[in-house]
Amino acid sequence: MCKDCKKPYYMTTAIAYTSGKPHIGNTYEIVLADSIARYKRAQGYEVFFQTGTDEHGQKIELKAKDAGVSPKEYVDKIAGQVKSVWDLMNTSYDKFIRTTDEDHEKQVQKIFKKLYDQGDIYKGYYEGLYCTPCESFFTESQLVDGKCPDCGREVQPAKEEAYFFKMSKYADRLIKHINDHPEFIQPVSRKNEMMNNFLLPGLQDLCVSRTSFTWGIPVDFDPKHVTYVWLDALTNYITGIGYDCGSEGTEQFKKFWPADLHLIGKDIIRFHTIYWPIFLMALDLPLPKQIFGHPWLLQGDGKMSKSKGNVLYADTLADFFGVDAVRYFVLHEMPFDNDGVISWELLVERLNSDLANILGNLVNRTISMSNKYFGGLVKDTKVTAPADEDLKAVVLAAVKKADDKMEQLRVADAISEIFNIFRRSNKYIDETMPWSLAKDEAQKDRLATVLYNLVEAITIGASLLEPFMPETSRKILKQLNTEKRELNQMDTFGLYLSGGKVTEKPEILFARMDIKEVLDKVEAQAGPQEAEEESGKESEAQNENTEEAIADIEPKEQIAYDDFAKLQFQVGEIIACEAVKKSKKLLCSQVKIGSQVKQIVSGIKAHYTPEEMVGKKVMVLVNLAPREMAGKMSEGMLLCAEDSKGNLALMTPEKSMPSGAEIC
RNA sequence: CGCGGGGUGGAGCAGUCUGGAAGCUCGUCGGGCUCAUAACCCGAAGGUCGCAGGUUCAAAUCCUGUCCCCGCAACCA
Repeated sequence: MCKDCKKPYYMTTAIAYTSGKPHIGNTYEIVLADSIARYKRAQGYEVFFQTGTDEHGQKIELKAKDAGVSPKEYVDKIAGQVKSVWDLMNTSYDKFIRTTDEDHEKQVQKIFKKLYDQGDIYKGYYEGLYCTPCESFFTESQLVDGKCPDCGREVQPAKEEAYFFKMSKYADRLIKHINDHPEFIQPVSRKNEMMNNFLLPGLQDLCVSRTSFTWGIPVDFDPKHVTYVWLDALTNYITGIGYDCGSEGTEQFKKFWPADLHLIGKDIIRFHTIYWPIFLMALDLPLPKQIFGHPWLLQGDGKMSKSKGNVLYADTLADFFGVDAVRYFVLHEMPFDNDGVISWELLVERLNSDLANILGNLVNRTISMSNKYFGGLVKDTKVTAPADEDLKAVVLAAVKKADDKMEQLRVADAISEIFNIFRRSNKYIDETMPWSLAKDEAQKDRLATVLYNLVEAITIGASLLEPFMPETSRKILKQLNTEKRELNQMDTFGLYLSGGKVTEKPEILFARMDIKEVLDKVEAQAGPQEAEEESGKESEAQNENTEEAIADIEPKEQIAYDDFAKLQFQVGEIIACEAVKKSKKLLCSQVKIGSQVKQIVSGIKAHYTPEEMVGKKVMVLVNLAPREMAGKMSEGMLLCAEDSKGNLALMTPEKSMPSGAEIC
């Protein structure tokens, strides 16, 4: 591609919600995006890569309140954390947009007004059942026994004024677009999901304003409303590059819109493939070319849970393994359309096997031999042998294959192709046995060619690696004393400058690590780190091997005796028990309390079987308001002790007591 | 029958759309080599592709049924 006619390539990640520090799963997305951006640049595109933070909403308003700071102070802090993690991971974004940026807010207001003026947004009522003390709306299905699911009080049918976007108006056009552009939604398996679940059954109008909280972009012509979520968040993709509602926008906007790629998590595909295109249609703008919903990075040993102290953060991992090793891991371990797994064990395995053994050791042994046999000079003496042909063929094929994989956004596969170069090079060393050639003076020129071929193969491999592991790529090329090979020169093997001199002292690129040592270190760090991060939440001692286990919980407010006296506890005998169908957690027990029998539903299926429940005498809170759960009425509550891991134990009288005995 | 994803040698995955000799990485075992980070190279063992039916000359792949796991939703009173 010529330098004067660089094609623009605009790509974005989802903007991160500023409710907390981003973990490794969030970080995966930005690294994935970065590798694509860097690759596109290497291909000669003029790339504009945008990321940022989504900073409005009720949740943030509440979090800030809890933390005792203003919402703005709160998001400033989190946005700073997000940015620092992105920077730590060496990501090459061109713009970091925040939805609290003044120009973004201004444009959102203009967009809102325009859509209102042209009739796409109308004022209506958000109808539902309202709980006044909780200031919340609920739908019929959210109610519990007809009452507020949060506080249990009565709810009233009520209306909240709200603005809605007429989605249905554009639905047919969108359906046609999706059908005409099979590449629009990636992976394609998601396309049917969107069609069948949302588009074909008919789109509901989308609520785009709220009056129940204030931390948002005010609707300027009706200031008691703030813009609600998607009209605010999604529009960052155009406001960030200079969209100006009502004019044609900046040069930058004209150059880069429509976006070539929106890279997002699979959980928000719906918003990006339905609402976003429809907003754009309403604004009379072209649609983005492709939306790629990537899978998730899951933790192997169960859910990521802060209270377990096992949430993985990019900076922690980078401390252990280095930035490029973490980049390599998340990129390589993530399949194209299935969730990937991350664990300390897998991380160490990849580091040792791929990075230290195959790549690092290859570079190291090649440079060592060059120094040992030729004082570091690398010369192409052109004494070839049949073994050379396959090496060259594999290297040149890998270039093409990797390119093909990147075209399909199959980043993990592209990396595997590149590593084939290094694997093949190691094999080549065994085939040619340089140490053996070195013993024979007559083979000296042959030996030189072998080493030249190795250096050349590594040069190509390292150059290809740049989008994925930029720092490693740079280090290797520096040790080989050469420049990064450009993609468009990679159809030729043998461009390394003959007579070049490699470094005298090869630096270890990746040190092997011992899994046991790593795990010990992780455990040692888990304690203090957890306390630091979990302000307010449970921070119990939860080492499995701790002999004297204790559990500290958040203290509640002191209560008066009268408060306590309102509660009525009795001994109940479980006379029958069955699992509740359609529920994973619930058991439904018939509990005899004195002369009456109450039906009580409890979330203890994971800890007790129905059979072992029967016959137990348990502590029952009997005067709790009845409530329906999973279709069954529950008329009380069985009391349990719960430890930090969520294990439950029913409370039973320590001496025999009759059913119905009062507990006081 | 809430929605979705998944069950392939010890571990992690590819292959499933478009049926046609079950593949990759790690681990294990055996061998080779010694330039190198106890690294590298070669070879072997190990799978009735969750289960049961069906279609077919042929099924991991298509169809039907069924069991289990994981997210989300609901819900742990």
